[in-house]
Amino acid sequence: MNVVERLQAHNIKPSVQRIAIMSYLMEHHTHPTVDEIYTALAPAIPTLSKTTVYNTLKLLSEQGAAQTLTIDERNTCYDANTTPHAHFLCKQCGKIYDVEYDQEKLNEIKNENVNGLTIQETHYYFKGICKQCMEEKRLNNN
Amino acid sequence: MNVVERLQAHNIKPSVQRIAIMSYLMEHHTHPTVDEIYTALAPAIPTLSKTTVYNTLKLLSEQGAAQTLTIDERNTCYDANTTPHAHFLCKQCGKIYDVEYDQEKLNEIKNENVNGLTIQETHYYFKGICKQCMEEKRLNNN
DNA sequence: AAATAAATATGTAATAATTTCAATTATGAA
DNA sequence: TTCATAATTGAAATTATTACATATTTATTT
Repeated sequence: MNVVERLQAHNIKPSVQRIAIMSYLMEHHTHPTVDEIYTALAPAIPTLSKTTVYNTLKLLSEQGAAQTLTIDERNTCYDANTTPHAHFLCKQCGKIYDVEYDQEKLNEIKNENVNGLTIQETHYYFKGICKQCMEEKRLNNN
Repeated sequence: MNVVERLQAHNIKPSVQRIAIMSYLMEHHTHPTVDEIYTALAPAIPTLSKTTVYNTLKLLSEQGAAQTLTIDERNTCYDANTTPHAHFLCKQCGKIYDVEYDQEKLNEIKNENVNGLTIQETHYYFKGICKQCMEEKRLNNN
């Protein structure tokens, strides 16, 4: 599915800006912030406004074409991958990694404990130190 | 364990402000924000500074006497309950609920998928509509 | 008890993320 | 082409958080 089709599949009318932002998300699996997306796209679309980036990401998220991550205290991040997966935030370098998990087990947990609550989103976050940063730490301590 | 003991158990020297903030967290299981805590305590401690509330909550969190929740995009929330449990954010009213879960199952998931990553924190968040808000919605639609 | 040092707390100002909103531009239908 | 609607823009306002210099409190030493 290409970008335009994906937008349309979520009832979003494609525009130059929306296509660019959705594309960026689909091509970069770095869980970018508003600022990163804006900075990356501004050279190609000189009239682009940061407000548009905010508006568009909100829309994508509401319509289910992307998901909003609140793993990082500082800024909200976005992810075009809306299939169930967990995220890991490295406290050292700030990178966010995808973590796959056994969805069935997690669903069991979910279904057991939600009496009365209507769940629309599930977020599974880990925080700690990533492999590279751990390695660097080890080297510095010797 | 009382408040002072709890602070000391986490290597935090008790002060009037720290005791008040830790007490508030232990007595109110509402996952309050900095602002809520400040507003609640300011009348009793008129000299209290919001910066102190920020500093203290950061300290409590770093020392493991409380945990930081990033479930809400808008503000960071705090929880004195550091035992493993999940959280549910109602998108309608903004309340955060505790959700208990089968920790063993979740640990299995975690251990299977963390090659290389050093995990220090685990957060399990749900978002949706709570029972009360669902009920109100139902009434308004009739 | 007084003097000194160290740790905490305070308040103001700065920073950064996000939202609001009125004006402008683009799109689509009549 | 004209009109209506939707999308985008940019500036200003708002809000959360942090930085930092000063003041206060607490602990330690003389």
